[in-house]
Amino acid sequence: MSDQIKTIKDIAKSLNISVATVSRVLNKSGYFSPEVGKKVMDLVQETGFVYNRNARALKNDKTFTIGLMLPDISNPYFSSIALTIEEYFNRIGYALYICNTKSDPELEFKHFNTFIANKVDGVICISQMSKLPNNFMQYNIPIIAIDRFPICNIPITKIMNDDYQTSFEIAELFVKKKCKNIIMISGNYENVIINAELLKRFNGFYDGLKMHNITFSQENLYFVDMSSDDIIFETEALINSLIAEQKEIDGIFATSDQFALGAVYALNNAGVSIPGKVKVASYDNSLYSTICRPAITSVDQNLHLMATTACEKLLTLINSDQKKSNEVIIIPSYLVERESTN
Amino acid sequence: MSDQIKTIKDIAKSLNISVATVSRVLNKSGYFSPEVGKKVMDLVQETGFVYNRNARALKNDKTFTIGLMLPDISNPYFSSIALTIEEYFNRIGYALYICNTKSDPELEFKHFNTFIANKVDGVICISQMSKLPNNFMQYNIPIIAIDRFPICNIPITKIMNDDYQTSFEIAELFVKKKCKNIIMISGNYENVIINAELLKRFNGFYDGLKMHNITFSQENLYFVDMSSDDIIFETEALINSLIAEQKEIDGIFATSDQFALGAVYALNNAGVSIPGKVKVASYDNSLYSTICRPAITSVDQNLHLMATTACEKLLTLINSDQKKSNEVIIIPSYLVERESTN
DNA sequence: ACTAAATGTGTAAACGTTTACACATTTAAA
DNA sequence: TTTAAATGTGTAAACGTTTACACATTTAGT
Repeated sequence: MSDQIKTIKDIAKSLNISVATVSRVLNKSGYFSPEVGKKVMDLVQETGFVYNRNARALKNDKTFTIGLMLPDISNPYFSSIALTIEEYFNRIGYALYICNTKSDPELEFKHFNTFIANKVDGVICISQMSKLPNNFMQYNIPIIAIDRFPICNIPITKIMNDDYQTSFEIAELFVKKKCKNIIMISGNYENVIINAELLKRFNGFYDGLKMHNITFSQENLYFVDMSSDDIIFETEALINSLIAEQKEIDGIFATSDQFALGAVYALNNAGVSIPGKVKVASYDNSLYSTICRPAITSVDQNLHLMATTACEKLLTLINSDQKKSNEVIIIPSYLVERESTN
Repeated sequence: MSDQIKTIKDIAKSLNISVATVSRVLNKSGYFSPEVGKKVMDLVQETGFVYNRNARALKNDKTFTIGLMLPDISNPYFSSIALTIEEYFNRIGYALYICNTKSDPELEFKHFNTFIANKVDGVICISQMSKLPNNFMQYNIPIIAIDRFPICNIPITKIMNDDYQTSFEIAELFVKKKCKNIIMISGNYENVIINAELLKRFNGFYDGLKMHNITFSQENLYFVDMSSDDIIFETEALINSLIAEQKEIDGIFATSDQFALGAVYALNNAGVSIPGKVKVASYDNSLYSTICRPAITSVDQNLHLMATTACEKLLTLINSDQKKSNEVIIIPSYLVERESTN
């Protein structure tokens, strides 16, 4: 029984060859004889040797790691994206860092620095990126942003839905169902009240209603505090207060299934019939929308396609000389009608 | 404007000092004068310098990274644990690798090797670990297992619930509610039909029923294929087939909310009243169980406490000489009664 | 048989850190 | 005033890889 084999030096010593040869075998690069090749591979097999990626990274300036930053992994919306991304990259030998930003700019900043320190080969970000390290550009790390984008001039590949168009369609659905008093529910983040994505949804929805002469304004837009531990409960409380003040509502457009769920929960509790009295539609098309009674009409954002596209684009950038790109990719979303708008 | 500052060498050159001094300042180790200290810190601040963790790891044999392995991050059960773990470790400066095993032993094996290659400081595993690298012991990496455990003799800290006791209580609840024909639903994994956790739940449930002379056997235990994309749908199909063959059932004990949801979905569709005709109880106490109509009685496994305990134990092992432990920690779970068993 | 190309292997430098050691200077104790 | 301890700084080796380069040997083309 040979000594412990922990480095290629150990392998070299054990087989009386040089580390260079071992490295060449392990990387299948350069010349080496089949006999030596077999000896090395056999020993690797037998001992289960694994090379040190930190050392390799140091030499090669390539870590085979990806950083994924998102607001909250416990949210099914984000975790389903995370699953797709992890599977994509693990399949091709990359490891994945995940971190939660809670939409907190300070955390985003900290995580970004950790990514830089760990020399990730690329970043996928589903967070606002309100505060990027000021020297970020000098680290040639490609970034793909999904669904939300920073207000900065760093070139970033952006992947988004055709939100305006789909929200417009939702508006038309409400109109078709004779709704007149519609409210919209969205999340607010500590510092970002209106983000680009919300704006597109608001505008699409606004224009869709306006086309049919239904009044809708910012006053019909309600916010749920996203920093809360229980967003569904927060939404419930919001709707309860609207019910309490006897506000007339016959349609609710939520920018996330979680809000829609909270709304349905509150309406159910109050004995308000859905869709009889109030129609509900939302974004996400998560499991929530199918589980809920009544099932909720929701926009499917094609998350798997978004995530896969993000991976492909990122990989392309990683493997190209030009690490930065400003490309904008629109992924089509589509409305799935269910009981809540019947 | 000085040149790009990317390494401590750049800092040293820029300030006309040695890298050793820069390193000492950055690590606040050893002696350095306040003036030089300030100069270095100012430059770091100004340039946003971030040290290279790979190089540091190579020298220090410490990466400040943790590996988290779980079957499927898109499952809220796992993602809520992942959130707690990520937040715990990020707070103290660690980064987190996440990978999905899909309960596939080959993937587990591959991911474990990646963890070794990346020299993680510790591993938290919520997967079966059917196949560990044979040389694993020689890498002194502490492992904490949550909820499911390998069949091997590697010392691993195990964190689990008092499943037997709680399942016993659920049995008593069913008895109290006059249920006689109860089935149990669990997931099966490609190669692990009966795992230890299921065994405890089955035994606790069995003993609880037996104490009141209610017959229950393995024939009352049904499996849902966990490799399916849509587990809820699979469960629904299972229950539908039981309904079709007119099987008499007045109680369903599911080992996961997802199964319970599928069951409720199927029963609702078939017009079978819950809890009138059939009582349902499950494990997880996830959002699903509160959202569902009727809300489902479910066992809260104290996930946050489990995850936090895992983190604390892991950190203790990381910071101690003895990296391995066989400790078994029992986290109490508790039953949350809801409409489905009224 | 002569030469050039192809093959196989080893030496040593480099990647960006940390730190033992050496050395010089300052401070404090006697 | 002498001397030991404390303080401040630099040099160089080390961590585990990869790879340019050098060198030797084999193979192939004439």
